[in-house]
Amino acid sequence: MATATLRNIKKCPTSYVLAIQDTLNAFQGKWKMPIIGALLFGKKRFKEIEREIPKITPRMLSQELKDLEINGIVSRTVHNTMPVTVEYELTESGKQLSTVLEAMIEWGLQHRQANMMELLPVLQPVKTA
Amino acid sequence: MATATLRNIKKCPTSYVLAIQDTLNAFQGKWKMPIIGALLFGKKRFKEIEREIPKITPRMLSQELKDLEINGIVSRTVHNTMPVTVEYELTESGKQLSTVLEAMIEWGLQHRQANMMELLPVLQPVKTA
DNA sequence: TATAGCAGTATACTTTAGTATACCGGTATC
DNA sequence: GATACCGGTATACTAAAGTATACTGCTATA
Repeated sequence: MATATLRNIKKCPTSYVLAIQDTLNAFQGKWKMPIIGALLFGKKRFKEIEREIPKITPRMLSQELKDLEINGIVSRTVHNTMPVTVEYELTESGKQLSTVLEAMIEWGLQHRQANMMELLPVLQPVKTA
Repeated sequence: MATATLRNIKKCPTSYVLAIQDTLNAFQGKWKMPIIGALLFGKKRFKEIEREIPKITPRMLSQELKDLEINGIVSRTVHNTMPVTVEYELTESGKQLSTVLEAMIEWGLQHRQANMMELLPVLQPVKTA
């Protein structure tokens, strides 16, 4: 497993830039994250995802699922039941996105904490006396 | 340090969702990543960043730097030299984004590898003869 | 026979993001 | 005196992303 380290390098190699772009691409847009989130805990059908994500239109759900499928993040399986049911599931790559999400959560929590610290003196001005 | 783990939970708490949104927000848009990238290896002046990022307009650079500053990722320092020089630098939070970038690089590289594997039989059909 | 659920698609529209081009006041150099 | 660099801003535009609304063919149920 290649371990990327940015601290000790002078310039970011092209392969890293492309890798970052690919990752950003996976999350790009308003609905990709909610969709991936919905699928993180198991496979789901179209209407199930639609119900789970408030305000998403079938158009956007369809479009984004196609995009995720093309990019190898989600797989689509049609079961010939009556009526047909279609199941969407994260691929292995898709499941691995959770490691990126965890890094994001970690950063986000720390960042909120750090910004809170800076805002505190403003929100609660220290009264001396 | 709180370690977020998505594998062993049933539902993503709101604080995690917000944390992820914050992180995505840091990278949002066409130019944030190049700007952060330019600042990862040291503080830079406005024109230096502009020169380093091909095709960016001063309008976008100005706008995105403001956005990054408001979100506590970049700090802006005016030196009263003649003419004034303005230095932009990543905050501690901003520097910590490199851990997220590293997770992204790791995933992106692996994902490319995985997709390549799937495409190989198509690109180089196995000739049994 | 009417209605509802499944998994979407079609068309037209609004909103947001990004671009192009020109310009500002200040200083230093040619 | 003209030009160029600094750190931007103003105005008008185009392109991309997302929304609203209606509709499709199919089947099962009331």
